[in-house]
Amino acid sequence: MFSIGELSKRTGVKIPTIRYYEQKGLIDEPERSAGNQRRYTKAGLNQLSFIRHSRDLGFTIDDIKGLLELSRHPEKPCHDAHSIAVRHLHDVQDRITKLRRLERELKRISKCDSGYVAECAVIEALADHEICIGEH
Amino acid sequence: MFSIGELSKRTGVKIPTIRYYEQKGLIDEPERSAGNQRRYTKAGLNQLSFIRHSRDLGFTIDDIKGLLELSRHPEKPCHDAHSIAVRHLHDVQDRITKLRRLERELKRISKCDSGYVAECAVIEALADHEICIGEH
DNA sequence: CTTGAAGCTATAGCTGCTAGAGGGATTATA
DNA sequence: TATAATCCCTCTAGCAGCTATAGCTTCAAG
Repeated sequence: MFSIGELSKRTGVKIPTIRYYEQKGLIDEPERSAGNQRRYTKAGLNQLSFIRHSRDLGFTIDDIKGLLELSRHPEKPCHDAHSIAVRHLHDVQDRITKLRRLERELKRISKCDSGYVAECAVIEALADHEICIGEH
Repeated sequence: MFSIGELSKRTGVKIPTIRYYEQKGLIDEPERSAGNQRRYTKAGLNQLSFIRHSRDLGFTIDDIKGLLELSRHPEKPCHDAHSIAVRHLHDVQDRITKLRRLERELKRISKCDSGYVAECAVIEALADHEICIGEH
């Protein structure tokens, strides 16, 4: 049995965040001590690790709810888990593409060798979308 | 003189968002019609275009406040604008790196050829951080 | 048995918007 | 000029995913 502080240390999830997950129905409500403090088991630890890991990978709370639900039913077909992961992969790839375009634009913009705002390429580029390389 | 709807159409910024920017002190309060409706000038349009473009490039509201402030003082040296842009560039590059790692991980994870949750690589990988390729 | 750390609930705040209610203003047409 | 359609107004609340604070209670070590 761990306290919430113990759980926090072991998973790297902050205490208020754990309580937030509980409130959102992401983790099961743990048992309580005589004095109403949360007491977690190994199962709770595993669940939270799963969540932590999934959040690190950028899955939303709702995605994770779905994944957790699935993991509770090992006998079910797994194409749902699959499609959540694939959808998320596409999402990530999309974000990468967009950020790359941005990177190019920012690199161009920040190559300003004027000393004053009046001729600064940064300000100019922001004021005038027309002079951008591609769209974003 | 444009109405807020006109301004919205011309800049692609939604009406409530324009009002939100005003409230946040990002744009100047425009004049009002006799019936208390906002009336914008060309200057307001330019300002909002600047903001729109900057937001598209991922600058925060605070960044933009700084940039706008600078653009109002063309006689000042521009290294501040510069450092805002460069900082943001680093930020973007950082995010790209992280997302690339994620992409690799998700690609690996979503190559699941089992049919059931019990042996599904997605679920398994999420439950057990140890089997990840790198850190994230 | 005391004391200090850790936990409790409830509420509010953060960013960057978006949506809705319940009204008033403007404008185009009849 | 009347009226209907469309626009705009303010105010409030909500979204994700937390984080912080206040004011209190409980736990564990000495």
